[in-house]
Amino acid sequence: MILKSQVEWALHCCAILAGLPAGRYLSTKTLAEFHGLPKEYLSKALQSLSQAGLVDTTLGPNGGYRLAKAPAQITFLDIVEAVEGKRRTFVCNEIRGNNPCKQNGSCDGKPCPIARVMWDADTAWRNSLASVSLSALAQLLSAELPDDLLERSMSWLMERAG
Amino acid sequence: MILKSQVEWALHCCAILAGLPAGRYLSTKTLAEFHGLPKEYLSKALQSLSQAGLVDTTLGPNGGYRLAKAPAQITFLDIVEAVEGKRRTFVCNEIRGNNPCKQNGSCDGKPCPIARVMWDADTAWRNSLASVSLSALAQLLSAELPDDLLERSMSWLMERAG
DNA sequence: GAGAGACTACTCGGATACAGTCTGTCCGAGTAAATCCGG
DNA sequence: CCGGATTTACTCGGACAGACTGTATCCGAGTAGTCTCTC
Repeated sequence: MILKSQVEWALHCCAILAGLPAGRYLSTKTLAEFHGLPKEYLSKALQSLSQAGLVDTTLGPNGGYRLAKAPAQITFLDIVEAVEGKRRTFVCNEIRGNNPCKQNGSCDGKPCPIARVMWDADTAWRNSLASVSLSALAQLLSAELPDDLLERSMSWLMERAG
Repeated sequence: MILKSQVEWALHCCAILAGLPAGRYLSTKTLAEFHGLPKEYLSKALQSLSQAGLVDTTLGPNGGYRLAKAPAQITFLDIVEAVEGKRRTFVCNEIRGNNPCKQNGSCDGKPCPIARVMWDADTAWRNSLASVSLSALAQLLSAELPDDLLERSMSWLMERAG
């Protein structure tokens, strides 16, 4: 039960896009080069973000991606669910229904108590992810990274931004 | 990112074992039959529980499994980690290190802020799982299931318990 | 009747097979900006 | 100098292949009770 690496990539790309001036775009090629990732496969993760409505895209030269909402309006949960799907991490197959002593349809209707406990934990995980927005992440990053690295990265990206 | 079905099976089996009188054992065959599961594959899940020290096992006829500790001492997290492993659900590949503007080893030592957020969520999930013990689950079950089903199931199991 | 040996039922671990997902690559279709070319 | 056609650079989507994991089955080795057989 390990999240795909696309989740990590999508989060890093969103962190970059959150610092982009309004109206500018970054291409898959630039994002892939910046992070040292395979361009074609990274494009799948960005497509997922686009399909979830988290990023806008433009075609043609100088095309690419930008955030579709304000960084404060996008949470980690949005990004994780865009890539990983919204399904709960625990699926209940109702194996209690195979109990040979069970008569027709007793305790139907109510979900299995074991599943409820697992789903509560899943909700706790999602709540934790939903509590951190991209703007909160930007604050963490700027507080920790040396200023010159931030500046140099930003100008490196702006040279390539559309 | 979905938990394996072995997790569900292990939880249901532990719930049954928690209601077993002291000193009795249940075999893989009985547990598989009770839940309608493939015996050989269920045995893998039970082996994981045994390896984690959650259940005791006896060989020979009338052999099988029983809990190694009191039900109050075993949590959902113990069972999930026994089957699924203790590794965090998010692995950080330090792709920030590929930043072409990065000079040697700046911001090394500290974990990536994105990974920290993901790990916090992972911790929230685990804390939620750790907050429910097998004895708490037993209370949920006995409060919800009709009494006659519980009794019939128990006597069905006791006929086959070693 | 008692003890030793064979038998049985079970766990444990490894080997194997199959399907599905994850990772990664490749290519064609479509789009929008930039460029070129003729008037 | 201007407007239309071409080129270019990018996204999008599908197809494909390889590696890894999850699911499932089968079989042999080892163990602990039970049964049998002999004295």
